[in-house]
Amino acid sequence: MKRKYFYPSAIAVLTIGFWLFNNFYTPASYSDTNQKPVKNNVNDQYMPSATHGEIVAHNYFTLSYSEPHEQAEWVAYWLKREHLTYEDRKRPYFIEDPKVKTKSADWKNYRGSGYDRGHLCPAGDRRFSLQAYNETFYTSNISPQDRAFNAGIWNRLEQKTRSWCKKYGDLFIVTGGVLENGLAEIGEEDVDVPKMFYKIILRKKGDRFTALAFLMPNKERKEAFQSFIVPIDKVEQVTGIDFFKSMPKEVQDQLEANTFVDDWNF
DNA sequence: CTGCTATGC
DNA sequence: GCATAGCAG
Repeated sequence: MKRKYFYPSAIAVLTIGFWLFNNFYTPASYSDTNQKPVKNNVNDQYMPSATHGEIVAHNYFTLSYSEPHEQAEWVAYWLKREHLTYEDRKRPYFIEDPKVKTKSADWKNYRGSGYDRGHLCPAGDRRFSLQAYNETFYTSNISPQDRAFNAGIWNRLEQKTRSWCKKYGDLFIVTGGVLENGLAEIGEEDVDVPKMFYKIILRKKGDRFTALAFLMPNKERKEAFQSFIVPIDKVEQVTGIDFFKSMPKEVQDQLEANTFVDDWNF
């Protein structure tokens, strides 16, 4: 090889080798391809509407992805008693959701933004299996959250939710940021930064349903959780999402117009 | 628990 | 780029 070609060739080999190396070690998906895909782990009866989203069902949660906002408008899943395990798992890397056709945002949009990659379906709720845990690290399950909010009241609410699950049993949870026009954006892909986040928790109580809906600003607050409780109607009003649309109308109306603070131990 | 960043390969 | 360790709220 002539000397003048040595360095360009070496650089090319190293570049291609590096690319192969990275692609070999970075999984494209956290799904178990040997397992039959779960059509939908979430009962359709409880599924919200998609206002401008593409609904994607993973094995352990379902979401509606809003491409213009580069994040999910809602993430829905069951939290069951048997999910409440505390295996020590290693956090994997955030990767694009292979099931979102338009590609979910790259995690690098968040780097140096000042905002956390805040889980919508919490990793702490999906520790019962490796796949369940890893699935929560798809960037379709991530939203820009204020650091103190994510580690603060949002985290405390997630922990409280786990304690409710332990006490009351299975919970159906829908959560997300309030996506609207004119939000601040981060990264090359313009990931929107929600000003508000909501979380709706539903369970059966005897032969009826009871639910809690929280609407809170994307910043740390020291008030009690009760300060942020709203009727589900309020969350529908600000998000445009129709929750529990497949339930009988009377049930839905009654469920969404009220709060049920007394059904839940704070 | 919720995460980020620095450092080495 | 990944892996690990350390740190912070």
